[in-house]
Amino acid sequence: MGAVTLKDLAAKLGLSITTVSRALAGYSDVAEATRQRVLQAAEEMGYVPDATARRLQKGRTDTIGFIIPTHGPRFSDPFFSELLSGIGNEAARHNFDLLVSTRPPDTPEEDAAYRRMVEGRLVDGLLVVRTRVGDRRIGYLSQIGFPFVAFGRCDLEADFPYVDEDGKLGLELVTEHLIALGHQRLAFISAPDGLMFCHARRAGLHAALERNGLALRREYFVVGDLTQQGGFRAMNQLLDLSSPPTAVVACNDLSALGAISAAQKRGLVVGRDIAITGFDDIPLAEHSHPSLTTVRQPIYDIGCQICEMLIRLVQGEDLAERHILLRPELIIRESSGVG
Amino acid sequence: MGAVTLKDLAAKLGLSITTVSRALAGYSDVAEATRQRVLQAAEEMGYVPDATARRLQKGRTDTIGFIIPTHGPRFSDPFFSELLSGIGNEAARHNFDLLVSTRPPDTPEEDAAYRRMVEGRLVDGLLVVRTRVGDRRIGYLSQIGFPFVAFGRCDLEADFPYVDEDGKLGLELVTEHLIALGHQRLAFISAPDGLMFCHARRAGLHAALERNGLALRREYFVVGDLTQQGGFRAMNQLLDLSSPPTAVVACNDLSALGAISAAQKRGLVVGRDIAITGFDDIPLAEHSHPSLTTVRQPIYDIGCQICEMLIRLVQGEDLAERHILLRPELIIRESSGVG
DNA sequence: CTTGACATCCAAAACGTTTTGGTATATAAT
DNA sequence: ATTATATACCAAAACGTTTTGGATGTCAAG
Repeated sequence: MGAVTLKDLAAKLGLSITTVSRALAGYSDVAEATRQRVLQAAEEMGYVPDATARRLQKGRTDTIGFIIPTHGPRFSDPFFSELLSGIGNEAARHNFDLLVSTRPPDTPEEDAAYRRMVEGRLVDGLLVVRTRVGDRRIGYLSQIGFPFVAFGRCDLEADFPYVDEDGKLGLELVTEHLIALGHQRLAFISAPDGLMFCHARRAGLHAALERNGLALRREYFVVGDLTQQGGFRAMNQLLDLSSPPTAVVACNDLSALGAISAAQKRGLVVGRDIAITGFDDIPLAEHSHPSLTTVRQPIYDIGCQICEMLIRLVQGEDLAERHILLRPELIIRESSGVG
Repeated sequence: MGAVTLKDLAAKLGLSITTVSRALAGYSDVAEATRQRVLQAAEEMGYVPDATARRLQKGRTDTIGFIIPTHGPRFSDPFFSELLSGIGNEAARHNFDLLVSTRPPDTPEEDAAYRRMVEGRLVDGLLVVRTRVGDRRIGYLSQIGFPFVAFGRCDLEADFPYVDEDGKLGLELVTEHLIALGHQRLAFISAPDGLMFCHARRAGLHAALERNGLALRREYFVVGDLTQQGGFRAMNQLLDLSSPPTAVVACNDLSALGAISAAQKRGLVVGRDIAITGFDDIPLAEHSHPSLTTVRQPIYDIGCQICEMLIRLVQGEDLAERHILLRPELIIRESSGVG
């Protein structure tokens, strides 16, 4: 069951391995007639080059790595599915392979996974997503000069290529929208500390509140975990307050959906009794009840984009733009109160 | 910036490449003192073996492939996230790498992706999920004798290792539950034709109906696409009927959630005015409003299991059980009418 | 003093490519 | 008849491992 090699082909054709190899690669120093013979024999014998041998010789793997930060087994953030889909398609388009791992963020296992891919020379470059404050991954990669592209900025001094959405602006839009609807008591469901995107979004909320002479009350700031369940719990906490908020800004859609469920369980009509907003515009947002007011982030396209940037990078081309900041779009639906 | 190789180490230590290699591998024919010297030098110089070179020599990649069937860009079925998480963790536990692609099912691109991984010798084995009627992937792999493990059975004559849930039983449980609650007019939101799991579930529905002297009305069978949106549309179709069903059985949770939204948009109270059930028990199911009656499928564990089976297979060990059928569990929540 | 037995090391082959630096032959220019 | 110029081919090296089949030296037993 051994596969057909160049040696087999060469033996069959009475040619040298060199000539066969060069014929297949289309070099001009092999006669057209010979080339046709080689091509035909390769076809007949079902020759396909061995990727490993080729990689060893070329010193490149044509593979990029993607380590997905997952908390616990029940990870099901649509965010990553969609991102993965974009990355995967773009990689395929360039004939690159995609090596994927899943590791809990900020753990020794995650560090090990990065080192393994880098030091074992398994990949030509890495994709880093959901950047964190003092991100160790970025520190490591930029220190050793390994090619990578990030989705999200970082507070480290390192200069690296990234794509990010303007989360601050996004939350300013949401906040202004709610204030315009007459809300004064806004609450915020945050993510665990240390996520860069959440910092930006929080900053947007504060900026907009301040601009309107408002402030975020201490008890209106509660921390979720980016999941439905976390949003559910956070919302219950808010509704248990003696003076609950009239609008709740969640830092992602999943949290918002959980918050909606919690409100509904208590008999509140979301969009009338209370306003709730999300961020991301995952597919569920449109078809939930009520539909979710949120901020659109073209996750699939971002996946394509960071992947393409990385591929250009590892191929030695230079990037048109090393830093891309996407302008988010406010999507007004029922949950914020219009419906 | 070239990495440290065995040659570098050997030169530094005044030893042969062979000895260095064998020292690191722990062979007994190298003196303990020498071994320590080698180990220390390797540590100091930061030697890490080149995975590609090792693969070429060993004729094994220690990599398994997973090609995710995705329809269109906005793929976000939590099902795959969770499965991927299980597979990824299990692979890591065995020091295997995971090569991932995303391709639309039953297309030339998908075929090409499988062939690429197999013929290019990129992976030692493949994982096949969401099996289909006359599944070309299974036909191909079993014909050429390439190692693979499937999540789901298949109608082909081929004998291959798989894990599957007993979807027929699952839907019998759901159906009996609804009938016990007094429902007579049950509808079914199906998946696109050709998915094995959907056939099984449908068979379960029919079996249970028949057992109770009921039949599925023609107009109560509608086809979704497994997404929220598909469920939403399907439900609207059902509610537009002159005599709509009193209970709707969706073939997965996402469809069920979409159906719930559609019912709610029309002012119906799900669980009182109409019963709706799902299948999978994705994390969202528990925290939706109303919470979703569904059938639990331990997706994460299945991911681990098929991955482990495949790794055993490619390592030449034989499997304790080649065919595993999991017993599903009915999870009764609010959406079926108890709440 | 030979004969094993053992401990320790290593040169070379192998894995399957691509690339380097040729050679041999034929044809055209001097 | 020599020199240049293409044209068509190829042997060998290289990529970095692991494995095969010794080689060398030491020491104890005969």
